Amino acid sequence: MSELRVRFAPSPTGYLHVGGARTALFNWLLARKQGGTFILRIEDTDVERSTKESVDAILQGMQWLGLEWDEGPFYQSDNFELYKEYVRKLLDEGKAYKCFCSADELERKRELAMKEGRKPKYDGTCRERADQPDAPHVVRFRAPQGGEVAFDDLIKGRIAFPAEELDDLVIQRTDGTPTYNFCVVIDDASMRITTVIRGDDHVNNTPRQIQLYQALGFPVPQFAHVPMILGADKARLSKRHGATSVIAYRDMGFLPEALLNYLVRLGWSHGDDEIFSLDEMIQKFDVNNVGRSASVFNTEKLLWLNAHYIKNCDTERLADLLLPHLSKRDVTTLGGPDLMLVVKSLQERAQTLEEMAERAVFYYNAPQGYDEVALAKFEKEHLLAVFAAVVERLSVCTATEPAAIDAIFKEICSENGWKMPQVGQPVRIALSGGTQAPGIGEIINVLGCDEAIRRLQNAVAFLSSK
RNA sequence: GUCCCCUUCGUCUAGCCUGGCCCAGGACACCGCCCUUUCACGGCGGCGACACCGGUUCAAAUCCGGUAGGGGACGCCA
Repeated sequence: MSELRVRFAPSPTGYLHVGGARTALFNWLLARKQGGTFILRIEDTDVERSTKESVDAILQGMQWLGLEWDEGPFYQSDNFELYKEYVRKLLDEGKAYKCFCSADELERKRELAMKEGRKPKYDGTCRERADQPDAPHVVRFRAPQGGEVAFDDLIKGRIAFPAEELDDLVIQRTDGTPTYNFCVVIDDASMRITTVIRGDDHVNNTPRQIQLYQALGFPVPQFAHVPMILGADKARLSKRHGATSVIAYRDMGFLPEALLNYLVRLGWSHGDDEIFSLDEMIQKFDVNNVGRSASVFNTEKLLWLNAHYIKNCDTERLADLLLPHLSKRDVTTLGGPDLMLVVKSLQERAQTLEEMAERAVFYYNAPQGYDEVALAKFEKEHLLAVFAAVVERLSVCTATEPAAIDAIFKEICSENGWKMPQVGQPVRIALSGGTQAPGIGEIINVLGCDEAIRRLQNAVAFLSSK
């Protein structure tokens, strides 16, 4: 058992998006690899924006992906007393002070500074203030001045900030609630987090947090800042780029292992390897191989991976996963063809479960109409002759596998002097309604000869009525 | 504006630390051919990148300096 303790700390203000999922995955991978502990902590200090629904959505996303946490979920809202204690401590030690500046006033100063091209940091008005009126106030951290604050990021290398850049941040709001940067430090310290892996939008917060660790007398953990995920236009991934929620990918028919595999390769690599089982990921993952630059989310590659995992998925599990996508289309498998056979015939042809469900509909619902354009390529007499010949042979057919049925079609062809495409395509249309379907032998094998005959007769009736 | 970070094919990336094996390798996508009863799968091949400029060196994608572009942070949000 190693001492490694990592955490994933989302704020419950929305769903678990792919960026968060990747951060969680990297944390989880490292914990599993080193036999460490993976902790889930919900950062809900912003009571206004945090919702129970978001918490549930995040947990659901984590569970779907199989990213099990060892401790938690912990909620920062349960720790308010603890944070207050530390605020008092810093106040007593003179490491923090009360600030009576109003929010409006600060806002004005910020804008002015921006306009004049200065860094809009707090000007320290209340820093050395002698009087302590009994008035509304926030508490600010007295940031040490001079020198620089640096750290060795596991991904980005050494990063240093001049202390002058760091102003006195608010650690407690007027309403008495603590702020993010303060809570993270206390929680990470009290949970004995050894390695903080998080999005790289936190790089700028890190030096402030380090000062806080030092002021509080806590050991500073290691940091690993993961680059962001961008949309196709290289802008930060957001809703307008399409789906960003992990659960949306589930609903679109992606397998969790495919998303995981895609996510792990986004920003990380292991030589030329592309396909990783969970075990291989755990074994091969290393933060040192995480890239330093942002990466673009590419659905095409995700689809390719998904197709790969569908092809190699256990048929029974796939059938289970497919069920909800079928019922979404009002398809009942009861009394219809064996779902296992259906899935097998489609496994190599679908990139998502949605697509597979779409392609499976015809097995359960006989075609209501036919692809007339495709049908028009054949003479009516030819079609009737073909259907008649096939019906005749199928009615005495005892074949129980696709290859045997295909053999029968070869015989029909040679007996009548037809080429395979002249027979296969019409039959395919009669059975499925369209031209894009599994092989004839496969379809009939799944459907059963009786149902196939029924559909061929329907097609004959349809042609005759024209 | 200030600070921090980033920059190899359209995209994900290998190589960079420890210069030469790299006129830069793999994957997705795209194009072509083969297989084929449609659609797919699969096989083979093609297209395609070291941001730019300068320096160091016998030799630079790799080291150094600068420029440009992109992103992030600058909140009583997280």
